[in-house]
Amino acid sequence: MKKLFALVDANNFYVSCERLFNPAIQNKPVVVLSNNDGCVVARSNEAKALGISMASPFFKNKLIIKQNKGFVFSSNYSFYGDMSSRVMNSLKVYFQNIEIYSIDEAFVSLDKLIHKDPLNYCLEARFKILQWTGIPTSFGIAPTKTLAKIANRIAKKDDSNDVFDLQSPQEQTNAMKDLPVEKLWGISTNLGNKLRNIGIRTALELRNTEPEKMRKFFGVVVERMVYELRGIACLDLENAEPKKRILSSKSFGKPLTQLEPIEEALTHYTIRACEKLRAQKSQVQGVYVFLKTNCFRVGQPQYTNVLATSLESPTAYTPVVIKTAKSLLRKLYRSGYLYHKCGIMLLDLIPEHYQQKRLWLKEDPKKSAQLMETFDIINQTMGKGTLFYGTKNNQAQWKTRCQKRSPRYTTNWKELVTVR
DNA sequence: TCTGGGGTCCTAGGACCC
DNA sequence: TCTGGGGTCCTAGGACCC
Repeated sequence: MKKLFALVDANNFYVSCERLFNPAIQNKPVVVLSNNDGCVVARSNEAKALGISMASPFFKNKLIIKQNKGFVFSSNYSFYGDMSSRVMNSLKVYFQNIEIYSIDEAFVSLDKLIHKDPLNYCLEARFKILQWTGIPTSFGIAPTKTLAKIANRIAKKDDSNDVFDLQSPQEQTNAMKDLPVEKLWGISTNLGNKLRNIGIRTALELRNTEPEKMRKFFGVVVERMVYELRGIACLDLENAEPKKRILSSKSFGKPLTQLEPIEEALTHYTIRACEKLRAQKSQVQGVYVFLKTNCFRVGQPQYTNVLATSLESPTAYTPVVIKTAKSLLRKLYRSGYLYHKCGIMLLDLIPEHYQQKRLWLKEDPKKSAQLMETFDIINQTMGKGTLFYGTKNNQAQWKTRCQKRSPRYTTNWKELVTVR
């Protein structure tokens, strides 16, 4: 059956969020930084024009931003997350079938509009989303997800009104003719170089190769891509399945040498991971912990290690997971290093109702589930960290830096916009 | 001084079975 | 003394995405 997709993307999403409540930064270079104010993860068009590249370290761009009177913000994830759900909910008003692909992107199905006027429908949706949320979006329309990604790039160009329909084969050829192969969704610079080595430099050249040949050289991913570029849909919308792994990790605000503050950081990451676990109504069966020094500090002694273990029985009870994580960390830890980051991954997740019958359980599963539920509700309604687990409070030692965070305008009563 | 965090999918190779 | 071949399942690690 013939298919039609649109990729909807919020333009410079984090920057657009920051601009919502801050008129002073319209039409100015603006960047938003990752955790610890490390990398640039969002740029306004003005910042892009200065040559600031995505994911480049902030310290390399600091000067040019200053010289051009630009603005810098730390990530404000609770604010962006809230704005994201507003945009997605608006999108759902116009499209029944939607796959939320990331915080600022969604694929939607336009199958019902194949013989109608998808362009105008998307233009209307785009206008309403802007009106309802204040966030500008772009729509790329095409018969496959891979082509929809390309269409979205074109939509962002000045003369496209932020919506572009790439259904015509002639337009598709034109779009791919000058598109470097590594700009395709799923082709990194790494794979791009390999393709270049065998003479494939553009999306069009990839489209015109034999899929079987690509399978032999690079596997099914690239083979599938050739079909997708030819307009044959191999990828469909995906349902929001529960996550298969949950990761919580962060680099420390400053390097740590002692075990104690690292343990404390890991405990906090574990608490966070278990909250996510219960939010998706799962239990965990395996725990994976890693600890590493800063690999960018060449010359410093480096140490990176991981350890994993399976749990006696599936659980969503935070104290059990903390205990397991800590014991793994103690085995990983060696003194004499400057540690930079640690993290925990919850593996082998299963649904919470899937309760294996065991003879000797240390915790009463019903009781611990009730306790966790109470815990989560209190922290959701009274604010994060209202209740926490007994650890010494050395937060200053490992806490993430975020010195330039804007107010949490939409999720914190104390930080609402004030009008004078 | 200062280089993110959270995911998914694919594959190679080992373990195991008959 | 002689020591197969073919299959599946699982896992770790790599590649890629935003």
